Amino acid sequence: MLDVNLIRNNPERVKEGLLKKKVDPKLVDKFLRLDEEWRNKTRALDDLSAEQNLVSREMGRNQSQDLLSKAQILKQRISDIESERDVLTSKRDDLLNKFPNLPFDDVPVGKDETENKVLKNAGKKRDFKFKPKDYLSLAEHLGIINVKKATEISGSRFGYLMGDAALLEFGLVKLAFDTLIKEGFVPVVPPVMISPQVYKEMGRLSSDQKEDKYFLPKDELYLVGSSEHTLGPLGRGEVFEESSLPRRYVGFSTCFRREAGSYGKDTKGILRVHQFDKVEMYSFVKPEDSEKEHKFLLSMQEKLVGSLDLPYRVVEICTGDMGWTDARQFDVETWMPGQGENGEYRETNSCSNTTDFQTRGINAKFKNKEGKKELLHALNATGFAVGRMLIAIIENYQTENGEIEVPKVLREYLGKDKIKI
RNA sequence: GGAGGCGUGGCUGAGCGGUCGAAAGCAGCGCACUGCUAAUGCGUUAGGGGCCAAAAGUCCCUCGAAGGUUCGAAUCCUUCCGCCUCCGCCA
Repeated sequence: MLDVNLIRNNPERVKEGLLKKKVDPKLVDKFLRLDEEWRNKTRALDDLSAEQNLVSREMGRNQSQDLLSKAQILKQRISDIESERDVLTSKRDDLLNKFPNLPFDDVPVGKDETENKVLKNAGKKRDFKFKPKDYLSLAEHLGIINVKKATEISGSRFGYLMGDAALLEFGLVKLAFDTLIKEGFVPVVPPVMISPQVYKEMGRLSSDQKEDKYFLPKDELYLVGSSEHTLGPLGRGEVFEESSLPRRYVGFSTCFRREAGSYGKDTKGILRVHQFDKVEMYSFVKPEDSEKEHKFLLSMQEKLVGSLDLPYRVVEICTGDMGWTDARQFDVETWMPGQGENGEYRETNSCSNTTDFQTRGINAKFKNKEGKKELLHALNATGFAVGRMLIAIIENYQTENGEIEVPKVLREYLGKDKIKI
């Protein structure tokens, strides 16, 4: 949630930010008008309540017919104005919900992913002596991914991971946990269902995000799209001691996405599916430390992808392509030699500084040196998105005869060095 | 799923229709005092919002949540949520 005072005191800056994020800047004036109305109504209501409190207190001492009728009139007026104010409140909340987080000033401005900025290329692309195949044909041949059966059982955009692919998943998860626990992250297996209330507080239920979520009406619960969504609320309503910061969590969960609006995009295989497993990092830090923490989380991602010896690049996402809750976003894109004509970099990791956008919603604070409570900054970052890492591994480590070498760091987890028939 | 009990400030816990945003204790902070590392006394310590340029101040709201009764609700009623105990079911 965006700071109401920022909109009130600095509307031009907010407009500019909205524009960069491709959100209609007219929202600002609309909000300010509504806010003005809301404040007027609130003032009127407060004054009447004050009067009512006075009269009621007086009635405790001396009950006169005069006072009673005065009180009854007040009661009616209050209930009228209150319902008017309630309407304004919910309109105002709805509108506020349409504000994304604002990008930092130095984030590259752009309209879509074509204007993202490559910051770094790392790792060496393998020199194939043959035409690398795509992961799906390799995996189907080896019998470790079955999409056809999954489609029959659950519909499109599902997949079975079988045999060594299933083992590879656990290897990746264990590798990420081992690596991050060493860095002081607290391991977590969080809930994958979340109440609408908290989901909204996390800034994940704005109208354009809602469509991508699975909802269970009978129980009024959403399925999470990432463990970020239930990791963050660990700080809900909490006041952390400054000395306990940063707080870093590493979570593992299944993630659910409806992929509404991505019709026809990446329809084959397991690159874009309704259900996948992911290791996720989440940090709470002091506001002045969030940029530093962002770099740190990015370095953890590079460490993880790098340890698999996969070529990747780091991209700074431009304003028009950034996530809703983000003030800055980096992606790690991993090289997939079997994609497209001559291979492609595809997003495998995403790393976001959400500043106080989420912590304001969940009310996550810390006590600063003066003993004052202050909103934390929160950040989230992919550890491993299992499905996509699987793709990268299969394509980068394929052999000419259609087998797959197991990356060195995963061999001890798998207990083998090659996947074959 | 059935029966019963309970949800109050950082914690423990009183209050069960009217100066209650809330006793008391603990913890924290401040001041005072005492020579033996702490006791004692006094004071102080919730969050959100409106007015105000801001501070001060002032007013409003908040006693699990949402409604209702009432001039007035932490206190009464309804529903929901959570916790505990017993039974049932289940990995």
